[in-house]
Amino acid sequence: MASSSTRSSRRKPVDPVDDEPDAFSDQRSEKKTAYLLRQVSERLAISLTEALRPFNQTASVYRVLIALTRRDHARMRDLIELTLVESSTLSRTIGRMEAQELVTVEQDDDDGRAVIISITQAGRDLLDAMLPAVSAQYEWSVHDVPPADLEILRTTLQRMLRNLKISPIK
Amino acid sequence: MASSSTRSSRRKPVDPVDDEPDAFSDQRSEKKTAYLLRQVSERLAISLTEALRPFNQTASVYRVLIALTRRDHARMRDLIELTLVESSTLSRTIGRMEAQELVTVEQDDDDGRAVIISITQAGRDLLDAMLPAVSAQYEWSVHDVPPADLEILRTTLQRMLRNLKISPIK
DNA sequence: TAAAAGAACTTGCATATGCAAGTTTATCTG
DNA sequence: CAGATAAACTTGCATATGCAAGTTCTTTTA
Repeated sequence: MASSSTRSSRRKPVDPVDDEPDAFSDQRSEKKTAYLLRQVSERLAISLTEALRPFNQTASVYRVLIALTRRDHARMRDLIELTLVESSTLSRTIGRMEAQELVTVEQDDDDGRAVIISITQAGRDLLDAMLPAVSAQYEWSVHDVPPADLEILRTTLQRMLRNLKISPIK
Repeated sequence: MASSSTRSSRRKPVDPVDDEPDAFSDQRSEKKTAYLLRQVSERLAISLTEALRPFNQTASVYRVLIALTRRDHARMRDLIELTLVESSTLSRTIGRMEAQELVTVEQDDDDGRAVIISITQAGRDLLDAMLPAVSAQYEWSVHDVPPADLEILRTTLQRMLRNLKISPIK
């Protein structure tokens, strides 16, 4: 513990790459966009988890609820695509949700293997209670973004999503 | 070999909201952007995991390596901010990485509590090996996005990130 | 139409992850 | 300068998560 001229200041900031607008240009900028995308969505994911804590629910539950309000009921297979939650995880998530009566689960008459999941009123109520807390952070993050830019953000993300869906890679 | 490749798609599509360009307008469009953002980054995260599988590494390891090449060595505190990996997780991740000699860990002379993590040549080599596989998916996702839009995407994400960092919400 | 291939889950098992609480060292306050 | 606070991790513990390997039912195909 040799204290040789220990003169550190208070929590010197990390000097994150994001605060160096000109440090990266051209070639590296793609990487930076990917990095930014991850940072932004990760931060949003973290606050999603925090917003959900008072409700004692995971993000997976939230995603299922959201997906179900958009189509009332769905097969697990559909929910996998809509929520991007892995099948085994989803299976167990649905199990928990059923136990909490947030959803009901029934056999699909058209396909003996499949299962149909429907949202209950309790599920809807829970989601309604969650929504304000959940959207707050996102709304703040874009509060000063020009509408035109936001529109481009939206269409670009849409295009990216479409590309990812038809990706030849893996 | 029951490789249950869940994400194959030769089945009736789920009619995802994303394919209904006009179904959501105005008021709901913010929600949709948040949803898109999550979908895109989630898909990227999934393929990151897949790209990392051959290397037997987690996304956390990748993030740490990336962060370290941008500044050679850093305290854990810095890595938390840079990677957004939770401190206890990071602590253990670093432990594993040290065991694999991807990083070295030493006490900070200026602060007895702190720890300084440095990337090793092995760490650098590993990252170099990973990078092509990792960036492929992102690059594909934006391959047909106009440069101007990409630039707006970048600046918008940057602004969002900045906002999130100074968020008054929690 | 019987056998093979595949789809839609479910379960076993190992593990990364996260929160809470603990430890040690710095910094702040009176 | 001493006591109180806070910072920077680390560890205990519980759990959601993910891959692999089932199970059951459906669709191909030979």
